[in-house]
Amino acid sequence: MPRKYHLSHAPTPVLHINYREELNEEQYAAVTAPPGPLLVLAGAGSGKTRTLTYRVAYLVENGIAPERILLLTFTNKAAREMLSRVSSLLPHDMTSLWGGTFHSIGNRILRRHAQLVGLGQDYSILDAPDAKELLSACIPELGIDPKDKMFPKADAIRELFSFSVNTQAKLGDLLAGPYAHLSEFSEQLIVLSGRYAARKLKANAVDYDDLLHLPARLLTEHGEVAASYGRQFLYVLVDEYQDTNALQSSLVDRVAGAHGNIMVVGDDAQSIYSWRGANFENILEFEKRYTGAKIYRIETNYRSTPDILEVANASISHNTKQFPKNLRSVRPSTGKPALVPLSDASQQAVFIAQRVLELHEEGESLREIAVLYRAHSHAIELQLELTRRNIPFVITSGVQFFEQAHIKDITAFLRISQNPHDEIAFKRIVKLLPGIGDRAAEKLWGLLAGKTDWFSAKTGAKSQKSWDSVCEVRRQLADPPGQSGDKLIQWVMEGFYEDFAKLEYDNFKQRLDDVRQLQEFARQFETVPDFLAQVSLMTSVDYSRSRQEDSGDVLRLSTVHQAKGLEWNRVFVIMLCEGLFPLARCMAEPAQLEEERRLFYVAVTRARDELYLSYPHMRYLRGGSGEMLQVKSRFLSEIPTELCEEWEIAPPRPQWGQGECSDPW
DNA sequence: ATTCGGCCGGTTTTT
DNA sequence: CCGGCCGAAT
Repeated sequence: MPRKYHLSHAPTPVLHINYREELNEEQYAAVTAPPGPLLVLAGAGSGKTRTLTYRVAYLVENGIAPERILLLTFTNKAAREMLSRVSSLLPHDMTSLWGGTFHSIGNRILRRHAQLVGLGQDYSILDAPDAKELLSACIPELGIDPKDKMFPKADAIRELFSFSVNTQAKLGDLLAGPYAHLSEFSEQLIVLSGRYAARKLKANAVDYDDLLHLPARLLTEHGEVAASYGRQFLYVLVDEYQDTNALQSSLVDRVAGAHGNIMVVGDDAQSIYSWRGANFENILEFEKRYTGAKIYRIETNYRSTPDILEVANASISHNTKQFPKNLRSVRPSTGKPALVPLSDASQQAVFIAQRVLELHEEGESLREIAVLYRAHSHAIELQLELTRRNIPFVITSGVQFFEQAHIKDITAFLRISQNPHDEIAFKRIVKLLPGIGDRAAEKLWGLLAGKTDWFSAKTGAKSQKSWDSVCEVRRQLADPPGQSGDKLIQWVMEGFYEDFAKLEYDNFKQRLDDVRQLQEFARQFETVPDFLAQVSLMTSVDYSRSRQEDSGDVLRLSTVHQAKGLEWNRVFVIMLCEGLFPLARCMAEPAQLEEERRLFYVAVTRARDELYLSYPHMRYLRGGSGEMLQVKSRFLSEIPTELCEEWEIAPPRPQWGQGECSDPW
């Protein structure tokens, strides 16, 4: 008698995680919710990321294959963090899970179906300066003199086009409404947008907005594509839902709409990207778009002391347009946040530097301290002071690593090797040569567009020698396909760029170092297009993290925008003056002011243990031409005085400053 | 006609 | 500290 043995279709799940124990009631309910549309309203510091990661783990443990889960985030950092946290929770291999930013997932989808929208598979991705360059090149086509002072600047036009795509509003409507100041150019701008789109297509290139827009079009116009992704993704999860714009939310709807197994997580109080088209009413309307949506609220804050949360709550209560909310702390009170008035920005810098050193001596590590501000330019004095005192710090820089001239020069060579129609990359390369400017570049492109053999074109005597080297490099790059990015960069360096950089830059050694880092980075990628896509879609924050640069014990300086989703034991928020935070340009409408206040709320809720709110009474104007009295930010005035402790800063004793910084005030 | 160097002015936030 | 504009040089 043969032994009976039953095969089961789905193995009984072996649960590795004790969800009850590791989550609180609110989180547990959301994580283990039955399929269907779920809206998770998660306050700051309430374990939003934890909830999402455990939800993914829960799905996987219940037999959902990772490749059938789509997890959308706003930053690469968030994506990476969640994926690594899921991986550490479970023994499963998570590499097949579709997790990433909207833009990187959009790119992944678009690569597979590029030909359906008239693109080649090896299309280039234009970053913001590239897009601006291409747009500028379209303006003369309209018969407009580019020197015409009246016509809007390329940057302004880019912003308009981008806003139009992201909010899915017609250009004409925007020009009649929020962009009425450009209305006299309406007709020309509408023609221009068509030209710009055509030129991108011809260059086989897409800009950031296309990475969302074109996949959305694919999913709308090609039923079979929509159906295949609808089938593939059984579950869709979206982080930071309050920051999605109309285009992003419609993209999500098209993937998840059929089955409605979607979990979105967000906090309307932390919506800070409306200038990029984000519409936090997406959260409010979620219930309408997905009938039967279940709402879960996660409101217990594990991060901050109650004193810090009281300040946050008091501030955000001045906004009218919001879900009423009140963050509850579970931690004991440890004293009130500090309110620190200072005479000017330099004294503020001295104060921060000194206080940081004191905290460090008390045993706090520098990486647990952050200084946050509204705009990068607000931190100049502080950078000087920290440098002077040898306090190590990193800035989540305004200048992106990948946007530095030498990095873009190198990647331009790689781009043209992958995509011979990449007009922007070509022009960038030839304009490096002596005696070649816009005009000559245009002519050369006319001769060489799409070609890999450049020898047939001749340039002037001045550039003859370097042009020959460039042609030779170009030939070499085209030669054996499938070379690694690392190798290609080496050829560019040896054949041309190293010699060029020596003549061009006085700090060329440092730049060559950067290129070496870039090569190192390129080794992680299997294909050159993968590498190039990552270079375009990665911020310098992501990049430094990928190199474990921030493993050192360093102080972090950051804009509030870039600090979103992060937390530190001690947080300084500086330059809290009217006109700086809230920023003057952003106070025109009440809605904008409310967004500034949400930004302040984000800043305050980054702090776990200690919060310092500082402002200078006076600010020196650029060029040393005078000083300006500053008014304390309304965001400070709105906080009841008893919630903060005001510090009185005495000026330093005469002639001490430069010494060993242990001088008590 | 073009290129390029020097100077001035201005600077939100980011994929 | 970078980009745009203008004027000088080619």
